Amino acid sequence: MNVTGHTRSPASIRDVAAAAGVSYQTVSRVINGHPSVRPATRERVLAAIDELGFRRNTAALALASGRSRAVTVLTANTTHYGYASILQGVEEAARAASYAVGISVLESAEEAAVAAEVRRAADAGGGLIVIAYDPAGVGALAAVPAGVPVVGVVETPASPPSGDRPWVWTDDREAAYEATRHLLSLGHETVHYVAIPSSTRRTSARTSGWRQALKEAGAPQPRPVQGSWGPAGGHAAGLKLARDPAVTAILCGNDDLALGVLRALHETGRAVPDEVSVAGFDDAPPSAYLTPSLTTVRLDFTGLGRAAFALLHGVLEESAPVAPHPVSVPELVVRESSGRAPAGR
Amino acid sequence: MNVTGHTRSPASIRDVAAAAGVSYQTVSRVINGHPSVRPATRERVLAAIDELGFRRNTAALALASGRSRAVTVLTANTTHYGYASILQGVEEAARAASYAVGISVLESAEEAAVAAEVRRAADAGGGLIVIAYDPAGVGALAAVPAGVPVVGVVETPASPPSGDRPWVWTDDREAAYEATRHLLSLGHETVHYVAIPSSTRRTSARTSGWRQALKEAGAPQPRPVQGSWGPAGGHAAGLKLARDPAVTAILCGNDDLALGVLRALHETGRAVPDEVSVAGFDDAPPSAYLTPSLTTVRLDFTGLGRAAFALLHGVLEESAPVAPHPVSVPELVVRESSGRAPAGR
DNA sequence: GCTCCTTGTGTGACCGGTCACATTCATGCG
DNA sequence: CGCATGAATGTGACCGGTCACACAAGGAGC
Repeated sequence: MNVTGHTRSPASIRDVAAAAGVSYQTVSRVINGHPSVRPATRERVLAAIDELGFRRNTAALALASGRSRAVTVLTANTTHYGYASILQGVEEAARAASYAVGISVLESAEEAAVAAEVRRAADAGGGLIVIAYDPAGVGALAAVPAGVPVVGVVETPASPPSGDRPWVWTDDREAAYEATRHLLSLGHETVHYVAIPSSTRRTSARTSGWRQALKEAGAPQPRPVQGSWGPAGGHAAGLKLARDPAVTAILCGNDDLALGVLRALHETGRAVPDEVSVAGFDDAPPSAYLTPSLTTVRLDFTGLGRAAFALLHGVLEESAPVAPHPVSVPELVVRESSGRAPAGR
Repeated sequence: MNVTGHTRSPASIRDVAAAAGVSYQTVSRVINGHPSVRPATRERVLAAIDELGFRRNTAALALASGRSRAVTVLTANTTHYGYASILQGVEEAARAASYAVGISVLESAEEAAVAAEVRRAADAGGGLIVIAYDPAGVGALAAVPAGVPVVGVVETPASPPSGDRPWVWTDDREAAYEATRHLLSLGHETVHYVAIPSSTRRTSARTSGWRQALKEAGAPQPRPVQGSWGPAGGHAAGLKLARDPAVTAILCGNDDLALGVLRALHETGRAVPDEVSVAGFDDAPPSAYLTPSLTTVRLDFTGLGRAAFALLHGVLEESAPVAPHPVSVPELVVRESSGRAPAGR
């Protein structure tokens, strides 16, 4: 119990040592759980810690030991559902491990700006988790200096993750493949795709899963429509697609895009799902309550964030084994926005 | 230019000092912009810093100076639009001031858990920004030990903010008042309210603004319906309200709730806005693209986050004057979901 | 009985910065 | 010309921990 109410500078291990009648090193041993401390001594030290309200100074710990027990998440945005959920997952796992979580937003995708932000984040010590679903994130991942522990959360593994620079991912390719097959199975001649900004110049995982499903079914492969991240982009893309009466099924890179597409179809008088079927990606909470409710693919972003932290934790503490990547399988959720292709034509 | 490619331990000010032929203290003066350094000396030091790729060690800085140039945001959630936007605003302002941003989620509202989390966050040094829109956040704000710099982001100022524990807020009361008046002006006899979980046992600002508008208009004051944060809660509340044919106007504590209400009305066959008008709160990005698009009150969460950081920054660096709280005025956005009350009855 | 190892504890240096103070040198002024 | 003054720089201690090592006491092995 701490009786003195007034603010004093916080107690250090030497204060605790003096109170317990031992040396500061013994206190250090107690707080680090070192075995060779006599039980009676340990008791006395713990009592002193409690009485003085001692808390280990994180700055001193980081300086002296080199370990900072912190991770920084680098992301292009904190408000998109997927990103925010990954962050929440990271935080959850980090909290359980008594790690601090930092956040650093990549405002621009411009190379120099990204590099500067990565340096700043690396300065905080600890490890980095980079959300690399977009160009800014991909650039950040590439700009991480050698020697800095980092885990990437990527759309797809472009090359097998190496031990010191591991990745986690959901199988977006498979997910897009499943969603596309679902739409084709409803009798649609083909499926159009409204893409999120691709993370690289190369084809994204979602795009390639969609394309493969079309190919296997021998369906025509229309060009993907480039969208943005938000509903506005989906709306613009939707207006374009609505003009073409041959379009009867649209897969969208995320639920926000799908929302914009739904709106565009409504505005142009095309009924969903009677005339056009729409499917999204992510299963954000609102999607189930839209009218029509949205067929989509549920992804476990929170789990992804937890897995990313687990991996990084393994890298940071040689002791903890590097866990495998338990990425959950995406799940197709069929709702009202997808239905049988209109009969005849 | 740093020619040696292999990883070495990062350069310290003593390394820089040796390279520049000065003492470490002079290097410290240069990096801190101290005036009394001869320009020629400064040049040499800067050249050495550049060559060695010197970066100030944040842990050592924090330990020696006591200032950690960091803020931690305490919040109950990172995925809700308002919370995530506030975080984004804080990060933006912090980045501009070269501050690191930490994030700490209050998973439970249970008192001991909240207190532990607050202690952990305070350990990181720097200041705290507490998002106190909900019970967990309010508890956290109360649990912050004296002496720790903190700024609260609150729904409404329960008491005038004091200098060392300032608050920022948007005028939710006024916003709810305006939204309610809008609905009344359309001829609705009264307006029902679906509430977000209140931050305190006392009436929330939104609730009280709504109530005042009803009172001034001499309209009946129905009991608010208790919702949750997400669309599911809105849906449940909407089903309840839909049963009552006298209900023609519904104000919701946030856009997610409104979405759930819209869905419930759709399911029960009540047309919006012809039979029932609905208004939300926050103007989340999807709201403009719903069908019908949602009448709502736009709040500047990002600006709120920026203001919170500015305030905290002022507290942390005595030099920087504590800026006034430039909270922007909420703005009513009228869209399709609100319309004239149904004629007759 | 002596060495040797183990257990428990203490001492000094160190991490990379900052701070308070000392020192040097050039300049201004009576 | 001598001395106070201020600019430019250096020295040592310190922040609060950790680490490597020294050292005392007690038991095992010969």
